[in-house]
Amino acid sequence: MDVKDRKKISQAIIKRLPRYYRYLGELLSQDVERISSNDFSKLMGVTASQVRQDLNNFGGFGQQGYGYNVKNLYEEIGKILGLDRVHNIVVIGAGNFGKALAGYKDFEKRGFKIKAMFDQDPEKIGKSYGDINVYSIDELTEFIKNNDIEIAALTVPKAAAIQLAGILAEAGIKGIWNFAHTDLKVPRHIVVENVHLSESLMRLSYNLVNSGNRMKK
Amino acid sequence: MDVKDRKKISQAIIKRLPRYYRYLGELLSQDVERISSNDFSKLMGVTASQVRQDLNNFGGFGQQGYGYNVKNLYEEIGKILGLDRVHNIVVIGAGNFGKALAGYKDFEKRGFKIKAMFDQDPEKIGKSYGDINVYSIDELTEFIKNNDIEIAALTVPKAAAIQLAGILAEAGIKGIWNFAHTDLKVPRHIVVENVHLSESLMRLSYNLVNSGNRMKK
DNA sequence: TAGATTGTTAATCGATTAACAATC
DNA sequence: TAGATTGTTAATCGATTAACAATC
Repeated sequence: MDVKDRKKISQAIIKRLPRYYRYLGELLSQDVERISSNDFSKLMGVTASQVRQDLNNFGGFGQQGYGYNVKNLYEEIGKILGLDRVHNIVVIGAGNFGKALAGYKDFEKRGFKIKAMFDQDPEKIGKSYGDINVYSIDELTEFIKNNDIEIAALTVPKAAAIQLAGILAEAGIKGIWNFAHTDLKVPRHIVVENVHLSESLMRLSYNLVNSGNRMKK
Repeated sequence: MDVKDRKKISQAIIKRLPRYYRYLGELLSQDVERISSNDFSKLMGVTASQVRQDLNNFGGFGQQGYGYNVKNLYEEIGKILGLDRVHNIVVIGAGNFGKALAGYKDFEKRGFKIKAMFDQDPEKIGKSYGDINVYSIDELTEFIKNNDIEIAALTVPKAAAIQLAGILAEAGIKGIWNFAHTDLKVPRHIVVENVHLSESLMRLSYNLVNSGNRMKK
């Protein structure tokens, strides 16, 4: 099926894809060759209907009477998620979170390669964390343009994040992984993925305090 | 309205509450006294209907002809989210992410107090990061029981996380903030909030690769 | 009082689940 | 072939939006 023919995929489905991918990876490492939507759904705690509906948005990966080939499905979902190619990343902000991202080796396995860190603090510029160098923010635009950088991880305070979003847009960034506690206003063609840890913690707190009401999902 | 009378609140609504709270905090710091659902919805990029419906699940905070009092609404949502009291946290895993959480000062402002870190590495035990001490995992259960710990932030590898989830459940933890790339199986009364960064990055990647299909939400 | 804006019901939309004919 | 299981349509469920009477 050609990309252009694809029907609109809802974000609800996209949210589920990485989890399918994770479970398929586990099955693969256990040398499971094939799996039915029914068995897979039980493993993951969802309905078989949802599995079939979700997968069928992207193509007929299964076979009647057989199920899905684990290796094939894993690779196909990997492609759908863009994991079949390398994505270059810069981390902006060499604070604790920036350093944690830079030090985390698993991203690279999936094709996400952190090429550099940036900070404005002269104390930090020139240092390196886990073989990733810290450069001055002044060099950011040029670095993005010259190094095929697609994604910027923003681990800076709110005010700086808002300002940097503009600079990144100008520099031609394609996606922003935003760890700052604010919504970024960027042109529509730039993808923003928010990781708002304090909001995550508040949801946990809500569910703790109201754990009489058992949650649905 | 008594807690027991509350109707079931969907997780969709709960996901939005911290964002309302954040915007209200900003309005408050700008000394805005009142706001209508219409103005608020424009500010946040949602519908006025949704704002009124969401808020009304928790009580009639508004007033016809006037709107909502910002300070009052901020406080009410804070209470709903359980931010009116202190939640004690332990961070398990003194790696980069654990250290980043320990070093992040904003959580405490919201009542989330990190009391200790735990690790199994003798190199790390005894150290401290941002005035938070690292203890041996062996002391975890006792610490939780003696220090009114509600939440455990799990920043350890997958296999360790699965094992620790069992220990935490036994120790009487109420909530787990799970940073490990796995789903945890715990008794139903324990709340789990997942932060799966690699899945977040994959969603970003999907939306990059498929940015022809513009996303809905 | 008149205008503004809520709280709430009704209508719409979208996502999930169920069912089953197609087919391997 | 017979059994298993998909792909897909139809039914259901839940969430969002629209509308408006109530009321400050």
